[in-house]
Amino acid sequence: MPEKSKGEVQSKRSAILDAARDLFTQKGYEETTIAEIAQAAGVAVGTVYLYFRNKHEILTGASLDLEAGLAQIFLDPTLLDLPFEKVPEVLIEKIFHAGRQKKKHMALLQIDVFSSEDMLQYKKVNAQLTEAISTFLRNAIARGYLAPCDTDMYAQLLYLLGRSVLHQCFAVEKGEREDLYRHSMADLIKRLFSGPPLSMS
Amino acid sequence: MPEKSKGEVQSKRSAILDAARDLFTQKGYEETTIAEIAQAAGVAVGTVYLYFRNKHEILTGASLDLEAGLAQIFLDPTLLDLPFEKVPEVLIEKIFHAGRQKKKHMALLQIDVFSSEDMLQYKKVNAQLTEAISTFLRNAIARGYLAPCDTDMYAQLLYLLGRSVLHQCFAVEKGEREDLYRHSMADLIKRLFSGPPLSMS
Amino acid sequence: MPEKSKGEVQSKRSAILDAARDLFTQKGYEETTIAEIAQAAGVAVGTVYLYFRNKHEILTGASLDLEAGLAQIFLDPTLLDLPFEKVPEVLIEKIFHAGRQKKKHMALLQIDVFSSEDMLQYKKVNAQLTEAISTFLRNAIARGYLAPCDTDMYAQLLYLLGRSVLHQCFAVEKGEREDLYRHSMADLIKRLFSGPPLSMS
Amino acid sequence: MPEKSKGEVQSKRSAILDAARDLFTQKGYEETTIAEIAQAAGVAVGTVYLYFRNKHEILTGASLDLEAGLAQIFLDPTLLDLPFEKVPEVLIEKIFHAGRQKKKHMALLQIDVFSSEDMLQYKKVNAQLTEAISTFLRNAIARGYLAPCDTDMYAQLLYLLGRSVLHQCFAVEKGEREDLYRHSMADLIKRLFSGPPLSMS
DNA sequence: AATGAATGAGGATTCATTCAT
DNA sequence: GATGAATGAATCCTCATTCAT
Repeated sequence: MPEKSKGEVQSKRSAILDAARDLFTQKGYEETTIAEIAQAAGVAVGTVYLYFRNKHEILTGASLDLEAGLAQIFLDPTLLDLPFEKVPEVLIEKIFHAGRQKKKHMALLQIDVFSSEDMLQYKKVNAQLTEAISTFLRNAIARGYLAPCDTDMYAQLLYLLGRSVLHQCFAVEKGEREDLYRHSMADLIKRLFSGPPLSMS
Repeated sequence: MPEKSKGEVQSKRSAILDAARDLFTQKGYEETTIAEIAQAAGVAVGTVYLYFRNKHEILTGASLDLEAGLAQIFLDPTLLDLPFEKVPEVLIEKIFHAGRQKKKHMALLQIDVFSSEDMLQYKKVNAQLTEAISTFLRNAIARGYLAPCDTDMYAQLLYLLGRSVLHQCFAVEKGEREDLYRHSMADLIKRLFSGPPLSMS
Repeated sequence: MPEKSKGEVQSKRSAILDAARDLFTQKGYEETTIAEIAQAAGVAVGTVYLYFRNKHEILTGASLDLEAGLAQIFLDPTLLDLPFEKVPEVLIEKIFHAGRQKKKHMALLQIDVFSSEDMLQYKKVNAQLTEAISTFLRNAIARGYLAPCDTDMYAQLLYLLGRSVLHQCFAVEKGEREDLYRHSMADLIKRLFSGPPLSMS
Repeated sequence: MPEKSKGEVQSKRSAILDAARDLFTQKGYEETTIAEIAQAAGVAVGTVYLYFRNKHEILTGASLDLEAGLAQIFLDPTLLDLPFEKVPEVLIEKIFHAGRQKKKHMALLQIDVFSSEDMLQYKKVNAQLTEAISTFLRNAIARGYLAPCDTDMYAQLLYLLGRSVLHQCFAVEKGEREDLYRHSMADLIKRLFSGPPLSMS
């Protein structure tokens, strides 16, 4: 097997995560067995344990992977080239697009994070995302597009809202009312941006 | 025993739900056994199965129960006596108050709902809540406090945001930043209410 | 309820046995629950225990009841009016007729009898039947229709064969080859009757 | 471990069946637990489920295994060397000998077969046995030892009779009257063989 | 006699994890 | 690294039986 490059080895971890993502979102975490994941990924059961210490680590991996993917959207450098007032709409567009693509995986946005180890990873991804949003908000305030506010908290709220909406729109409602959700989100953001200055807490 | 009223029969179901709520939020769903729930509820294992078909049904029951409790806040008739512009703040106050009281149960706001039977019940509670919010929004529009919008979708977004924030604030962050969350929420709502009229989708 | 006569009370025991017979033969003994039997019989669970000490007693009751029913065939006095050589054929005819009627119950002919208490009852029914057959055989020998033999053992063999055939014919094969079985049985009996005298063991 | 041949893998399944046979016949099916079977077989509980899908499949396996063992008797090539008229006696002798050896297992001859999958296997064993008997009967007819008859049905009847008798003789009566049963069986067979020609159905 | 809610011991089954190959 | 047979602890759930009404 001369073609067995590093990339292929790497792909085993990915294959497991991909398989797990599908199964977790189809049948739920508890109802999915390692054996199923291994089979779907085309590896042996034991191999799974070469890449993950236990079952829950696979869930965390799959979930954070997904969220990190969404985080990338905010870090896309081409956003900077846009006229500032277009950005929210474009972001919303991109986020929903991603959700639509991975519709069936959106259920992973709603998982419990228990172990403190997971929590750390979760906070890292969360921080990355809220920081990106916060930066954008600060920028907006600086340019006068947005009345001053606690940008960190606003970023957090927007992040929670976005995640929740993606989950509801795609995981629960299967994308049937996507347009409504997208437009309402855009509308809501615009209102925020045009709201009056308020005293900060 | 003439005192054996309907309420007593009900109390067994409730006792189980109460016990389950505590255990699920303390130790997590998977780590909680039926035997523990039964013992904590003061009933026999078999009795649990007189009221719930399986373990997951207990989880759903506990979660919906909790959400239905929050829904009551919106149906409080004394809200009608308030000056209209005070209502959002009062609502937020009340909701966070409830969250604070039941801090340890807020983790139940974020559960997977898989079976279609659960889904039905879930939609019922959801509909009740969003309808209450939607009514309030329509009212606000009629009185000129809010620019016209798709009140049903806005209600849904606000509901999702509220649930998500309660979960994050109390279940994930243990209430440490409650004030920040509450103020930001109030701030955000105010901005929405003062936002400019926008064309609807 | 003035109509509640002794017969009706008696019918409760019968109703339970009837329901049990149906369920045992449909789903098997283990797979049938007391609750199902009670419901099918139209009585409460507790009532079952007024008539039977435990589940196994119901099985024994249902099974022996059935076998006792078959035993009645041999004790029918009208058999005595028949020309002797017709008797085997008529008996076989009657037995298969009974099997056909209660086709679905024939599975009960193949049950394990474990407790010594059951065993006693079982032996009683068995003795009753084999005695009837044995008497007939002795009669046949006396009249010269049958070569002398150990009538008790022959009776036992014929009883086992008959029970086994009924079970196979109706419970396993659903009566599809009933004619074949009936004819072969008759044929076989005839050969026995015309066989040569043999020395006894 | 180069000795780890296919036979060893096979032996695990066999060990389970052997253990199960003993336990089922000693304590009864219901009273035997998987844990007991596993321990007696020297394997872990989970291992049992690598070879059998559920408890009942073990019962079926044990039963069919036993019956297949008895079937071997009929396929013994040395039978062909005997003078034809000796064969029945020898067969009966061998069958009872086998029953005596495995006295305690004879209870397994009388089990319920419910699942259609079991039924298939059962029919296979059944067919094998009746075919062997049928062949012998055809042979007997060809040589003039037996009046023509429906050999397939006769084979079936003899098979049922034999199984039933073994069960009664060894499982129910603990072999106390073995001699009587054996002689009666031999006697009965002889009579069949000397019976007059009869018209077939 | 009749009920059926409550019991709780008991067991089948599952499945994450390991480890010899 | 890769495998997958073997493990056995752990738990959901069942259901025969009881008993207060």
